[in-house]
Amino acid sequence: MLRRIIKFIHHRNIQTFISISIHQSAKLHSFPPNSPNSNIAAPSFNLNHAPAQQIHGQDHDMRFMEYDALLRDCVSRKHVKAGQTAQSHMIKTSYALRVYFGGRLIVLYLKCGCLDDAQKVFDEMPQRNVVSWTAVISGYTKSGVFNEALHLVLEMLRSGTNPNEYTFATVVILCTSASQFECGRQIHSLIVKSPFESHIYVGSSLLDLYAKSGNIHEERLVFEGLPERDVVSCTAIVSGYAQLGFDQEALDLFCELQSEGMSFNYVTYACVLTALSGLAVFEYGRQMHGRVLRSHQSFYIAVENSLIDMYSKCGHGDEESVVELYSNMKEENKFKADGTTLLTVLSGCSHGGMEQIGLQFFDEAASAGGVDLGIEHYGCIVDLLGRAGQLERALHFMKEMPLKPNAAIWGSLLGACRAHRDFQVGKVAADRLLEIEPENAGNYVMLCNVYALDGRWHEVRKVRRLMKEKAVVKEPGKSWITLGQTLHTFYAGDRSRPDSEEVLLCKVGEMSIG
DNA sequence: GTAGGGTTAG
Repeated sequence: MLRRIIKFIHHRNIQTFISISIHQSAKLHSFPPNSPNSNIAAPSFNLNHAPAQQIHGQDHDMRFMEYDALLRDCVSRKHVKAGQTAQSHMIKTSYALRVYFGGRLIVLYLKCGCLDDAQKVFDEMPQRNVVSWTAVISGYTKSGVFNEALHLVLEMLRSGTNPNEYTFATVVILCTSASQFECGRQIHSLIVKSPFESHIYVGSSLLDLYAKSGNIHEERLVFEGLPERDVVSCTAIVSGYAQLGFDQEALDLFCELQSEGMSFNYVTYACVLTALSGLAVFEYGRQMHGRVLRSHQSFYIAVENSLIDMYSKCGHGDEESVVELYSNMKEENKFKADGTTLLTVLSGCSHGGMEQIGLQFFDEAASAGGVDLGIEHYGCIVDLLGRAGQLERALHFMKEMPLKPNAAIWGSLLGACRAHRDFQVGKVAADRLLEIEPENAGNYVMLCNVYALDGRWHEVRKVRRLMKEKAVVKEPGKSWITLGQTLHTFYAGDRSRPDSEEVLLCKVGEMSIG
């Protein structure tokens, strides 16, 4: 029977085999349908019953190898039904299920998105080891089920299981993904006490943790402490600098590492191009483009996207290069697979003053189909129209768009209204923003800014009262000084209005709430 | 059997 399964798998007749097996299994057992990717549930791992027939010696080893090969295939092909059938087969033939296969099954179910099935196997495993713990935590992390994953980490530590280098790398990634940076720092202190501090995978995950939490100093310390460097860790630190806006530092470090003989790949180039985009120096950008071409890494979508981004932001937007790169990607059918490209080109056109071409690209994409237009794409168009000062048109676009504008989009419109001093549209945007996010203190500040556009200081006071009534608490960092500074800047450019008492009122402290 | 870095947007 088992050899038949393997034979079928290798002949790519999984579907046939599965339908026969499921049909046969269904006659024997009644499996309730609760698995997302299949119409049968994962069989139970309950081994309480005595095996009908014990398998010993060579036969047992053979079966181990066959099951192992089978499950390996199932995992690589993400074939959940074949895995479930193999599991049933093990149970029916009383094969002693072991931690090893439990781990394999968990990986299979998690890869196929069957979280419940994976959890069931994990819960019913007679024994767990560091691999099964790590597999489940990793799967939950990849599926975005962060709270459960974090609980499992605690449970694992309480159970006395010692994490290995795989576990630490996984848990650090979990903390980063879940934005649990303090938790990540605590895990780092555990890592320092473990034998895995100098492990390159653990190190790279720590670099990313500190990059995403905005702590470039700590990230550099980890990087300097690494006993060896490779392309991933070097990319992580360059990326960290670029993500946090230290564009010159990112470029300098990239050059330094390259002069030391480090060779890079497409991920590094995507990052360093982002840094160049921030620097907005056309000549640097062109040089790097040449380097990317010589590295033969230029055909990766992420690199092409970064190139588009760079050309749209270097100088005043190199329309010719942007159009050429984007058109090439369209011809190669690359952009259909990746909505990021459209987003990149739209945002590039918005920042680079290429409104017409941006709108044209959007219309083309909307009529041709192929790219799923998400809220971000619509947001880019609102941003683009806003920057161009076409605020009424932006508002009209938002009313017509098929998706409901979110707070970010209203905020973007409001920002544009401030820049272009449009009180009418700005008031609409600020009101909508307060409806959507009444708890966000920043929105009240924005509303005040809108009233300030029209010199309506009385209204500014009313908003302050409203905040008191609703007991909205401003976030640290988003203090009233923002408003005070905004108003000062506003008046600095408009000598016809003297600084008023209200501007002074906006100083820090005087407007703070209860 | 379990592990690392990436492109856009507000």
